[in-house]
Amino acid sequence: MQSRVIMLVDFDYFFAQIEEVRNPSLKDKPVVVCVYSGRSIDSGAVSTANYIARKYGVESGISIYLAKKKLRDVDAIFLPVDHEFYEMVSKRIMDIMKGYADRFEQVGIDEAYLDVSQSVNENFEAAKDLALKIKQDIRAKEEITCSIGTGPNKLVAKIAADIQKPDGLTVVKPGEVENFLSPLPVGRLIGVGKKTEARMESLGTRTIGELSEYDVQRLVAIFGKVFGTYLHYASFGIDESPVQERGEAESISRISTLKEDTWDLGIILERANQLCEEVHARLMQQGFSFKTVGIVAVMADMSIRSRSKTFENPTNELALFKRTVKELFEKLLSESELEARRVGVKLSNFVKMQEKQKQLTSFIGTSAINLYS
DNA sequence: GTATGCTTTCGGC
DNA sequence: TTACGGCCGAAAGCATAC
Repeated sequence: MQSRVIMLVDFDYFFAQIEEVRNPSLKDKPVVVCVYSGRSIDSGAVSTANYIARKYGVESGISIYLAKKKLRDVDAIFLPVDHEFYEMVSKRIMDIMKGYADRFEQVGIDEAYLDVSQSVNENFEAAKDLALKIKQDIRAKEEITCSIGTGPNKLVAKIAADIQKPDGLTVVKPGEVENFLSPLPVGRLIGVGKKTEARMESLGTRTIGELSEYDVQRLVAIFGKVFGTYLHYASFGIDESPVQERGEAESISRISTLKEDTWDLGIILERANQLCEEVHARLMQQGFSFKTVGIVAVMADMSIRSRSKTFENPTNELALFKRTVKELFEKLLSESELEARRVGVKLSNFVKMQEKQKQLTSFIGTSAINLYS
């Protein structure tokens, strides 16, 4: 095998596009898909907007209030998120793509990596044709457009997919990788966030090209052996990480907005306990045990606090989950003078439950003492 | 010092 | 001039072990 051929397929403005498909009369209007918090009329945030709405400055994360203001003189459509429906459509499109891939890796609800090396016999011209065919197939079956990046590995494919969108296709052949990457800012590399980018800027390496000229030994001295060598190879577009089906989620969480800001532990725990039950139910569906319990609180000033606790041994006990959440909120609130606006709970650090353990748990019930904890 | 793993915060969608 | 979700994984920061 000479070269791998990897694609990253990204569905365009996914939630809003699905709403356009469901109701085609929306297609020529600004469409804004919103998460309403229920606290007051129009409190909440924008999840996704179509490209017409984006022209007015409406983007993910801004408040619904602000989005309405930006679109006040326009015939715009505001819709609540319908996550279950989007999951269904996503799953169908994922299944279409799996048919074209030697290996497949879903990333979130609207992205996937496809290793198509064998399908195209390592030929990048054939890869371009295949990408067009995949786009066409998804469009024919689901009326959804997507943007595809194609390259010799995941790193290049991911960056390429961002070059042209919506409905884009960017193919980067192995021989073109260095010219493709070198003018781009280092922040485009996975693993390079704001802080790392700033540190690199001070070293005079703003672009990936400049990074590739930087001495490896120095990179290792500054960023450590593992990260330093990773950066060196990434700057040359070298990435051997395989496309592989992901296991189940690494964490399961739920967060929700309170009716009003409060520092009353009783009110907070009442909501948190409901969230615990929902998260725990999902955990049971997946057949996992957890080792880590986390909480998060968004305070009145929108600052975010979180706390977590990791156990020695995995457990799946709801009562322990709730008890730990209580403990963590007590700690968090005692360390903060602000009222809470939103509260959330999270489980992570999963271990697959053994059949035996599953049966034991269902037999004894939720009040059981977990033998492993 | 470096590696590793855990906790907290950040950021994309 | 305020406004402001929910979920996930990545990044950053810190503690500990060697």
